[in-house]
Amino acid sequence: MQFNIHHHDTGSKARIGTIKTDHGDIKTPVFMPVGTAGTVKAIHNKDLKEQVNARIILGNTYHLYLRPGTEILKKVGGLHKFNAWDKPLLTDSGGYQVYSLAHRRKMNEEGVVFQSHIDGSRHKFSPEIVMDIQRAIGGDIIMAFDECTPYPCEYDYAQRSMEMTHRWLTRCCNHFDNTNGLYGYSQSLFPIVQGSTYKDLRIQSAEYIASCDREGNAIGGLSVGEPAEMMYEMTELVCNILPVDKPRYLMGVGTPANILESIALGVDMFDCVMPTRNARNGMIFTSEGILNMRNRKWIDDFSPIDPNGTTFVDSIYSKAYLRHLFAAGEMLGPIIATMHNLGFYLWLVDEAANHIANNTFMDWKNIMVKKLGQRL
RNA sequence: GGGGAGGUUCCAGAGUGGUUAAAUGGGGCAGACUGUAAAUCUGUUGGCUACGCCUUCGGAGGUUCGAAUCCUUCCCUCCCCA
Repeated sequence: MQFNIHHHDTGSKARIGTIKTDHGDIKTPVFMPVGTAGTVKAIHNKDLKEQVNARIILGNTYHLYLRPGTEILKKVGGLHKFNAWDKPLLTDSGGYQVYSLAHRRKMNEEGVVFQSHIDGSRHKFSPEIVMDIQRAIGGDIIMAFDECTPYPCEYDYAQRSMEMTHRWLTRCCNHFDNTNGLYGYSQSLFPIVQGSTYKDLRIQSAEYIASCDREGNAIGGLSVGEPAEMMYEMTELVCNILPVDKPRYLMGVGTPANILESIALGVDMFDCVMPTRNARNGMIFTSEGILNMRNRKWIDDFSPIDPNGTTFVDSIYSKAYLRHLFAAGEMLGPIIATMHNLGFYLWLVDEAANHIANNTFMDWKNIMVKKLGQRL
């Protein structure tokens, strides 16, 4: 993997670049659609590529390990083969599930013992095991096994958790460096900064992660319920420490406004379930604001879903029709909304790239941030 | 013609003297959703000059301190047998 920064915005920390992987190039800043169980829900790969302009999608270690399981993934030759996605793939380590499924886990220095949310069976995740699973899945970028702390989080816990995440990272790196990819292309391991909402911990963690000198770095443990200002403060602090010449990945973020603000702080990569999950729940993001397509007010609005939208669904279907689909519980509703939202998210980061290249990013961003959160 | 069941708030459907503006589900309306246990979850759903009042359980009348619940009568549905 290689990262080339093409341009640095003169008015902010925003930059544009290209991550080169064995499955193709990733223009940054980039939004990565989340495909937890080996599928970005409600959309085909063809549409992800041709309509949405997605260049990399996620998969999830915990979910893919439980189903279909590593044996099947090895047998088929990795997730790229299994789900027919031939572009770059990133897998999350299951660290988020340590947080989101906290009530069915037992954690210690060695790792985590989980109870499957599917059948209650017990499974163990350790840094070494998680590296092996991610080798089997075959993501181009794989994530260190960490603990994503909740918010709010006591200082002592945040500190102990961060220190353990650091020790786990050392084990991840050792195991990763002592093993090889299974399918003939290279994989990159990204470490994850933790430290909750405490400045000194974030600084300490960012310095440690930077010292590991991997090919890219991630910021985790944010967007878990803390105020947005706090998230920006932590992101800024950490971005100022993480190396400039390596991609920075802010995990789990976020709203369109969150993404633009974070690009301004020097973040290059984002992923979030928001555009896909909210799409399935009837929410549409546009450059003018947010629409709840279930609302009665759209019942006879026959104008296009989004006149500024870049995917074909934006122009051929009306708001009234999309509202009807959601009202009727028709599956085409979530399908249309998913394509629209992902198309919008990718448009947003690509438009950001254009403005960074033209040194007009900050003015544009400030105007956009005001509009993006509005309810239409 | 004979026998039986029933009419409840938008719908389905509980409730059979007071704690019932009326369970529950659906529908409607609105909200939430940030490295996905999510095509999920939550709230709300008679009216009003509202922390109190008015109108509602097929219609009318009656019993009672009090009726969706009991009585009389009328109207209307559905099922079975001829």
